[in-house]
Amino acid sequence: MFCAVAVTPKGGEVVERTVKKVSAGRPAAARGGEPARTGRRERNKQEKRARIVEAAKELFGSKGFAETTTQEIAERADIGTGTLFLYAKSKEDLLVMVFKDEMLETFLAAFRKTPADMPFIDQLMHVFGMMIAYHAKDVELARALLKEVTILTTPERRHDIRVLMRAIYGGIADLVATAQKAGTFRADADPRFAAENLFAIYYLNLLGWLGGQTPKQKFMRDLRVKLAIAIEGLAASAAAKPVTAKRKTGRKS
Amino acid sequence: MFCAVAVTPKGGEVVERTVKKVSAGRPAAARGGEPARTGRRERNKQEKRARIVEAAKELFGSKGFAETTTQEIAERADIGTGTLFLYAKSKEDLLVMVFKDEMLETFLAAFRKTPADMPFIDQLMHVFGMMIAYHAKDVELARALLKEVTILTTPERRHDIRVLMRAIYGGIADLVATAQKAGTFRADADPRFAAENLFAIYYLNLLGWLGGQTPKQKFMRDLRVKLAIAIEGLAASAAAKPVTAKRKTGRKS
DNA sequence: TTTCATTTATGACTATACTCAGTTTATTGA
DNA sequence: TCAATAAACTGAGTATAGTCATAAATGAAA
Repeated sequence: MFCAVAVTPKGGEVVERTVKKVSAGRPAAARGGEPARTGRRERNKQEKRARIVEAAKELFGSKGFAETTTQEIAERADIGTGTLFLYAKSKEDLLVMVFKDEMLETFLAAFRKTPADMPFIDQLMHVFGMMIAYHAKDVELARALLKEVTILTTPERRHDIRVLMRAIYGGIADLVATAQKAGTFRADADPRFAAENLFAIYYLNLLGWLGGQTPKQKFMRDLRVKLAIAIEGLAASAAAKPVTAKRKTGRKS
Repeated sequence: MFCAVAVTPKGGEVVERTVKKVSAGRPAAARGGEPARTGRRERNKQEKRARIVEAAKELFGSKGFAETTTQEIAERADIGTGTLFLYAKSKEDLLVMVFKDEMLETFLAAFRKTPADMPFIDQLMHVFGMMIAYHAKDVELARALLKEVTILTTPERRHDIRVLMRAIYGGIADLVATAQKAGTFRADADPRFAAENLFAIYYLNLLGWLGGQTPKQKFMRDLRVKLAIAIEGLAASAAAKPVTAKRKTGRKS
């Protein structure tokens, strides 16, 4: 069982045009094994970044993404308007920057809280359910977030989301692998690929919900049925033990 | 076998604050069954719309989406800057407006050209392959397009995309239903749901490619394997006849 | 035709994301 | 302590998407 993630390397990464040598300066008493890279400069940067993220999170939450101006964020973070764009390449970039950690936490928690003794499909719905609940807290924000996450513009965010996806895929793949070892699932399907498939199904249906095409109830009901189909497969091998309780699947349009 | 689509109702829909009665005016010699709704007004509007779409398409194609300004589009379409926004609510909206028809055509053609006598997975890869080829013609544009399509902002575009998705889902569902009738596939899975699953898999992997995380070769290779998994299913019912040629599935990122 | 009402067009204007030349602040070595 | 260097910050300025009051065009009625 390969465990989920080795979370984001060192926390911050700013604009990185710097390639300075890591000369252990005067002020730092190199305690422990680590070089204690904390000059005032680095500290200020981290503080500022934190202020920015906090300011943005509050404003996005209270006023909404579109309605929040970068000026306001800068003002509330007590920095110049230009400074903001030293930390995020664009407003959209900032959005991802602000919520990536929270999302990662939420998703990891979702896996942690998933009972190991539970039918696979219920585990899946449990995990996805928690993700959905997270997005349901602020649908407008979720919409904006998913729009940005779809296509990533900067290497930094690409990295962030790669980490996020690795966590999710890893988590689901673990569940699949466990089911395989238990003999519930056939062993010849790559758990990682299976995980990506299952997530894809979740994701597109999530978009449908957030896009307002599907009400939440129907979304979750259908999601379960669709996941069941993905698990059972389409091929006519054996009519086979239904892993899940049957539901009505009709309901056109 | 329920057939693909009843394509977009009447072609244009503009801003529609109009609820005018369809009084059959003087100029129109109502030939055939149709009211021939062609006043000068309507004609001008359609012409203008066409000019806008053409201008935008050319500019987006040659300069790229981000690099094209709405001014330029208006200029080339020979209309005022404000007029543009009477036809599209935003630049992004325009993007979708411009390419929706072409996409629909491409996708319908993909289904039309798919041989009925072909293993299901090959049919799928054929269809998806044509879609991929379409996007490959201009990757930057495809990126922008998919980003916009992910979350739709106006009712008009929502409708457009609904039509598009209906075509795609309908097409895939037909293939599934045929395989079910042929006995290759189990009959108890809703073809529509199955279609949505398969498309979801395609779509997320498409995003991975367009996002630059996966090279095209790997994308298409993995896609096939993943679709195979979705077809075969995960559940251990019978180890079962492999519908597809086996491929190496290992290859950690 | 002339009048009137309604739809459509327009470009000067506004709001705001983002840039950049110039300034401030931290760090380093003597 | 004091340059000298480099990094980080700044807000006035720029580019451009999108608005809106006004004007032109169209169609219907008289």
